Amino acid sequence: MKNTRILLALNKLKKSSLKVTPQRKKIIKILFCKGNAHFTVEEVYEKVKKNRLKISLATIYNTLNQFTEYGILKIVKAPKEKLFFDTNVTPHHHFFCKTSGELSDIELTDIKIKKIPKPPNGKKISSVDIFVNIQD
Amino acid sequence: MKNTRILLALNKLKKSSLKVTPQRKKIIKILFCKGNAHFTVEEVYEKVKKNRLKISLATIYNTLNQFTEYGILKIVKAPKEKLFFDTNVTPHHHFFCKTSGELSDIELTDIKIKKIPKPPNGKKISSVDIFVNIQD
DNA sequence: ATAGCTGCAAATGCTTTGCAAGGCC
DNA sequence: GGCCTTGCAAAGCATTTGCAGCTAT
Repeated sequence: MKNTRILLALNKLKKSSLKVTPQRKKIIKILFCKGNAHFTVEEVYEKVKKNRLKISLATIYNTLNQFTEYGILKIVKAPKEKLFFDTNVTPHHHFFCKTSGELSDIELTDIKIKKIPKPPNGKKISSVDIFVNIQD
Repeated sequence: MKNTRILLALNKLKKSSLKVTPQRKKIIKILFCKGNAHFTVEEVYEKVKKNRLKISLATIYNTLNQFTEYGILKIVKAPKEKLFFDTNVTPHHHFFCKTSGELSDIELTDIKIKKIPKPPNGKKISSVDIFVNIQD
C-alpha cells in the first residue's frame, strides 16, 4: 500500500498542467516517501543515483522548480545555507541545525509571536519566516 | 567630522590582524556612511564604481568575507534571496520587502516570541532569525 | 627583505538554457 | 502530426583561487 503523502502529491501533479511522466513520478516517490522532508537538489540527485534511476541533473532542477511553481513543493532557504525544497507546503517554521546542516519543521502552533512591529510606510506583512538555529 | 559608525568600524579593523589598507578603508566608508545598512556584493561594487574608486571585484569579495570573519560585518540571507552583508552586527531581526528586495532592521525589543518549542534530542538553541516578509 | 595585499584571469560550483531526439495522445 | 519532456552539452552567473607584482614596514 502506498503512502498517503505520495498519493496526495501525485494527485496535485495530475491536476496540474504538467504531464505525469515516469521521471516526475519517481521524483515524487523520493521526495514524499517519509514524512515532511527537506531536500537540496544534490540530495535528490544522490537518491536518484542510489536507486539506480536514470534522471539527469537538469531534469531534476527543472522538475523541482516546476513542482514549486505548482505548489507541490516550497522553497526554504536557511540563513547562510543553500536552497531546500520542502515537501511541507503549509505555513510553518524551521529548526536549522548548524552542526548537521539539517532542517526540521516547527508547527505554526508551536511558536507564538506576541509582539510584532508595524511595517514601514504602508507596506503589509505577507508572511513570517522563523529559523531557530540549533547545534549539538 | 566623521561619522561615529565609520570610526567604530575602522577601530575594529585596526584592532584586528588585518592591515589597514586604502581599499579596506574605502570599503568601510561606503558601508558605514549611513545608518545600519545591508549590502550585496554587487551593491558595494556599484558604489565603488560610482565613486570612481578602483577596487577589483575579487578584493571586494575577499574584504567583505574578511570583515565578516572579524566581526565588522554579519551575513544575512533573506529567504530566496542572495547574501547580504549587514553593518549591524548585534542580534536583531529583519523586514524583507518582496517588492523592493530590501532588508531593514527590526530591533530585538520590537519583536517578542512567547512560545518556542524544545529543540530535538539534546541540541541547544544558538540563535533565532526572524524574517518578516512585507510587500507594497 | 619580508609579509601581507591587490588585481587580473582562470577556475570552480551551481543553475539554467538551447536544442535534438524520443514518447504520447 | 503536434506537443511536451528529457538529456546532453553549452552557457551563464556568482564566487573563489593562484599567482605575479606591488606596498609598506
